Amino acid sequence: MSQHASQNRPGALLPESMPLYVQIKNLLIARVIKGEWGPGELLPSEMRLAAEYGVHQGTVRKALDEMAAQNLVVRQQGKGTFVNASSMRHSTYHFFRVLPKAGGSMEAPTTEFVSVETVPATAVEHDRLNMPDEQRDVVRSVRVRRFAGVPKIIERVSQPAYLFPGLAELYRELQPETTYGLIERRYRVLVVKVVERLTAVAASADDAALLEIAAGTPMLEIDRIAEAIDGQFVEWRVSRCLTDAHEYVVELT
Amino acid sequence: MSQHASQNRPGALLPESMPLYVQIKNLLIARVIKGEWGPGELLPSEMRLAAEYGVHQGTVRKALDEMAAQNLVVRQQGKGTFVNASSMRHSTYHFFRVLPKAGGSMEAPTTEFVSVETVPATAVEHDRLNMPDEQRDVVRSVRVRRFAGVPKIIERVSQPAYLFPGLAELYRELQPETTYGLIERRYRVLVVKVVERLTAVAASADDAALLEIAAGTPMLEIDRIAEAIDGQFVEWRVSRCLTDAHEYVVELT
DNA sequence: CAGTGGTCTAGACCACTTA
DNA sequence: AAGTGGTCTAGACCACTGA
Repeated sequence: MSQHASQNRPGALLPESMPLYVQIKNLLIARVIKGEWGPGELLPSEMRLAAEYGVHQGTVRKALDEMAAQNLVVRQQGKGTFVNASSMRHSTYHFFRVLPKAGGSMEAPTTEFVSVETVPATAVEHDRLNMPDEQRDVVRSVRVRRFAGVPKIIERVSQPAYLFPGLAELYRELQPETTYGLIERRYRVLVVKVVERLTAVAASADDAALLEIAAGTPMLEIDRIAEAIDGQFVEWRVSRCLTDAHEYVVELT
Repeated sequence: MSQHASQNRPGALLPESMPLYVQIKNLLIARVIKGEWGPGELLPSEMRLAAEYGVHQGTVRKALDEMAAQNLVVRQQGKGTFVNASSMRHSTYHFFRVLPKAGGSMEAPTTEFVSVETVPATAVEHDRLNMPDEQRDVVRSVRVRRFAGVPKIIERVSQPAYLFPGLAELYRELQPETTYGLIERRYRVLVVKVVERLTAVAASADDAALLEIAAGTPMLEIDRIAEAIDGQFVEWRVSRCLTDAHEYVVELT
C-alpha cells in the first residue's frame, strides 16, 4: 500500500491503479459499512490511520476530506473524525423537504401509523426496491403526518423485509418519528442518498378520507427511493402532501 | 498578499481571520465577476497565480479546488482551469429538473414566447427579486414549453430591468431556449444557484386555455429564484407543469 | 498539557494536452 | 518538449478540545 510499492507495479497493485487516497477512502468506507465504527463513533486520528496504512498523513487527510464532503463522516477540530449519524446531520429531518410556507411556523410534524404489515411484494415493489429474486416479502406501512394537529401528508412506505427482521414489530411498538434514525440505530444501516420524483395528482377517495378533504383536491406526490451507504435500496416511499400551507423546498447548484 | 501582510491589515477587505486560500478564492471570484476572464475562458495557471499573489502553489490549488467544487470553474489536467460556462455544465438544462417519466423519450422541449413586456414591478416582484428601492421596472415574459409538440409547461418569468438593458428586445428577437445561457453571453451574468419551492395547484382558466386542458387539472407549480455568482437575484420564475407524462426529479444527499 | 484537525509551504514525480 | 493540473510526501505552525 506504500507509494513506492504502487509505483513499482503500475496498474497491478489494486484492481485499478486508482490514486492512493481513493484506495484509502474505499478501504475506510468498507470498514464503516462493516460496522467497525458505529454511527456517531470516533475514527482513529489521521496520524494513526497514516501509520496503519503506511502513507503520509496528507494522503489520509484527502481521503477523509472527501468522505466528509459526501457526509459520510464529520470532522471536528480538536476532537477528531466521527462516522456520520443522522442525529449529527443538519437536522433529524435532513431528507424532509416539506416545510411551512414562508412566514409559517416551524413546528415539527407528528406521525401516526395507520397500518403496518409484512406481505409479499408486488411486482412494482420488487422492481423499485431492486430486490433479489429469492426475497419476496416487504414491510408495508401507512402513516399520516400532522402539522399543528391537522393531517397534511400520507406516506405509503415499502421496505425489503429480509434487510430488517422484526421491523414491523418495531414500528408498531415505537411509532418512530423518523424511519432512518430507527434503522440506523437498530440495523446499522445508514441512508445517505434519496432520489425523489414529484408530480401533481388529484386526491383519491382514500386520501380524502384520511386527510378530511374533498376528493380531487390537487396534491403533491413525492415518489422516493432511499439508498444506504452500501448502495442497497432500503425504502420505497410514496408521499402525498397537501400544499395549501406547506411547500417542497429544494436548492440547486 | 503574504500571510504576514494580511495579518498587518486587520479588518481590511480580506480579514486576517480568513485562511489564505479563502482570501485567494474570494479575490479570484471577484475577478471572475468583474469579467476579467469571460465564461469558458482560461485562467492563469496555478504557478502564475501563486507567483502573482506571493503564495505557494498548493494554496492556490486549494482555492481553485473549492471553486471547482462550487462549479465556478472547471479543471482539466494538461489544459488548465476554465471559468464555468453553462454550455460546459452537465447539460444546457442543468437547472431543468422536469424530465419524461421513466421509459419516456428524452427529447428536449421547444420554447414559445407568448408575451414579453417591460413594466413596473408589483410589490411581490420587487420583494422576491430583492430589488433596490429606486429601481422599479421588470421584464416580464410568459413562455410555453412543448414536448413532442404538446404544451406541458407555462413559465411566467420576471427579471429586474436595470440588470439587463435591452433584454425584452433580445427575447423578442432571439426567442432563446434557455434564459441563463443568454444572460451569460450577453450580460456576463452567471447563474450558479436556484431555490425552488414546489406545490400542487389546480389549473386556472388561463392555464387551461394555454395548455388545452380542463380548468382544475392538478398541476405542479415550481416557484424559482435564481441567484448569480455575485449573489444578485436575477430571475423570479413561476412554472406550472402538467405531470401526466413528466416528473420533477431531484437527488438529495 | 497532549492530541486533534486546519493551514501553509516545499519539492518531487506523474498523466495528460498541445505544439 | 514544454506546460498543465493531479498525486504524494515532508515538516512546520496554528486553533481548538478535553483531561
